[in-house]
Amino acid sequence: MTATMMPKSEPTTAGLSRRESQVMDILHRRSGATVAEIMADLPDPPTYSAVRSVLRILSEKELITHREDGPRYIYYPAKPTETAREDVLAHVVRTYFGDSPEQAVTALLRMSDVDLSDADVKRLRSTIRRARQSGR
Amino acid sequence: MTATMMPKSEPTTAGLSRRESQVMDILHRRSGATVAEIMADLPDPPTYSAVRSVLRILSEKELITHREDGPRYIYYPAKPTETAREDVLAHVVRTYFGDSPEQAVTALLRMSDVDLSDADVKRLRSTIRRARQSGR
DNA sequence: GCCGGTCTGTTGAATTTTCAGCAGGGTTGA
DNA sequence: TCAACCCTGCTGAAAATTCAACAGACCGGC
Repeated sequence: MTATMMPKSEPTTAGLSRRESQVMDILHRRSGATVAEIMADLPDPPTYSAVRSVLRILSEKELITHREDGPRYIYYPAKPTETAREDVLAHVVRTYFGDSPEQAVTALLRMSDVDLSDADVKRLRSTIRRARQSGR
Repeated sequence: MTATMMPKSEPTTAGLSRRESQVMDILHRRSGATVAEIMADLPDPPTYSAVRSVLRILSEKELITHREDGPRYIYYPAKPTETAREDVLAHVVRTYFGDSPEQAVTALLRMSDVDLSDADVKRLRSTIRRARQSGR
């Protein structure tokens, strides 16, 4: 288990303002959302208009898109959540775990009260194998 | 390996401005830094004074402290990196992995080209066991 | 001693972010 | 039909962030 993080171009999610980040997080978490849903999920919810302003800015930065759903829009992250995952994990590992994925994995397992049974390991292995074969 | 994330109070790292986040990241990554070092690591580095302004604000929010090192200050995160790690992992897992630590672990292992050998699993287990015993 | 350099503390301005109000279009149901 | 409602598009102001300049303290070398 020797591993160093792949060099990564800066994640597109970096350099966002506070509200912008919050909105992007919501869109990822919900896999798309309407303005009303976003507003409901925001801490210290501002007005409807305020949310729409943030969405307009994110659109201009091409970080989100939208599809019409009857009378309203549903907003989505412009790039797949899969990509965002890699970016954010790379950033977290680099910033908080000294570029050591092992440390991150350990912390993750520990935090989440996971016991690594043999069956679990087996499943993890096959999951990873499958992902690798189909993914790249 | 059944696991759900512990409920967490909102991470203190949330709700920060762009620059504030960048500075906090640098402090965690470097385990403390001088103004000059922070400035050097910032994208689109502003002036010395600008960095100091951000530091002052972070101090007022009690997110950082500093120690004198001869003529200059070295700034540190106010709370241990360990705490920040848990906060940020919880947030990432919740936002990008549908609250499933397993998925996060899988993605992490996959990204970092790790093969799970038996020896690795053994080491992971004992690391986690040790951490649990001493840590809580 | 004294000058140059470096650092912190503070202040105020420029820019960005955040927000709310209003106009216009479209849909729904009475 | 038409009135109430909900949504988007747009505009401009309030608030926060970001930044730079200046003043004073300290240290080292000449």
